[in-house]
Amino acid sequence: MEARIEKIKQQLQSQGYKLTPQREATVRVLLENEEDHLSAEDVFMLVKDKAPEIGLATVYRTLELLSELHVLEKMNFGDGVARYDLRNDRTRHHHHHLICVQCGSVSEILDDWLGPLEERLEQEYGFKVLDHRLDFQGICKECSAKERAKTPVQINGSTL
Amino acid sequence: MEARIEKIKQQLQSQGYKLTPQREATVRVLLENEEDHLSAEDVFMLVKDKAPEIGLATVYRTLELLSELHVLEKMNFGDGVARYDLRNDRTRHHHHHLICVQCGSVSEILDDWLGPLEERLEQEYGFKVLDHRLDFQGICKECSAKERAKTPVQINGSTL
DNA sequence: TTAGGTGCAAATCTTTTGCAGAAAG
DNA sequence: CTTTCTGCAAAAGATTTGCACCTAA
Repeated sequence: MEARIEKIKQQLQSQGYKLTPQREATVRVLLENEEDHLSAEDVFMLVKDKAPEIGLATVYRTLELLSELHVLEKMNFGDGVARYDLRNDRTRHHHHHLICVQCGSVSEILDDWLGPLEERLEQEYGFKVLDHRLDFQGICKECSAKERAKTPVQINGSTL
Repeated sequence: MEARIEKIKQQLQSQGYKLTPQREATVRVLLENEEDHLSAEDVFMLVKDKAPEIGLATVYRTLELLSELHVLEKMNFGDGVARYDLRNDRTRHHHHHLICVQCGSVSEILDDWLGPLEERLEQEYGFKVLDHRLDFQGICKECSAKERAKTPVQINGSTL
């Protein structure tokens, strides 16, 4: 934990930025909630416990800055708010999301299944991949259990 | 074209909705611009040519309705506006995006490469996949050509 | 006649920005 | 001192909603 904060501090300083108390509090909240996909508002409310004087604008500015430094990944699940994910060296950009359309839960898979596809992309389309995003929408294990004998989902007139 | 409109009309009517002139104009714009990923504002401006009296709110309401009926897919590339894609039976949910971080262009690949992965997801995670979204960010062929000998992108201190 | 639709304007919600003061090198 | 950073309040931009009127089975 402290080591990761130290590393982020160095990333900031190497670009001429400071790890202010507000930024540190924000980073700590993100570290403590690494599995979640917090929105700016979520982060704001959690940071307020540590640093009650902080302003929402500062949180936004911090999240923006950390995204630019690729410490965070800013993402969008289509619910109208941006969400933020810490990147660590191991997962880097290689995580995929399972989004349950029933209960709204978002979980992560850490495997990277797309290596061969990225090569094919580069060869067939001349597209150099820097990053990717793979989200699956569907029904999670828990909801599947409750979800016996209901009307099946219809898309374009055919049953899935 | 007319056949597809007819089909959408039936989808609407089967749920008690009408294909009003405004909705039809909106659908036509979407059909005529199927390769693009139009925002609500884009659609609005294009629809105004056909039906100048239409209001932006109606366009939003139509896009929302068609999304619920799975005629459209609503998506978000992180630029702060929702974009809409017509679904047709063939591509259904199986298209992926190549988003160029240099010039912002978005192109589509229609292959579906994820079939085996979806099976694995269901078996290993108990997650029933209804839909997916796969976006690659990177540098497109055109920009690659111009992009010789610049500073490489740095992520987490390592060069990609 | 009655439910669904529409246009307009106002409201809402997320995110960004201007600014004057505070903090840190 | 000078640059970076902050909180606040205002602004901006996208989307939604309330409402009175309209329109078609």
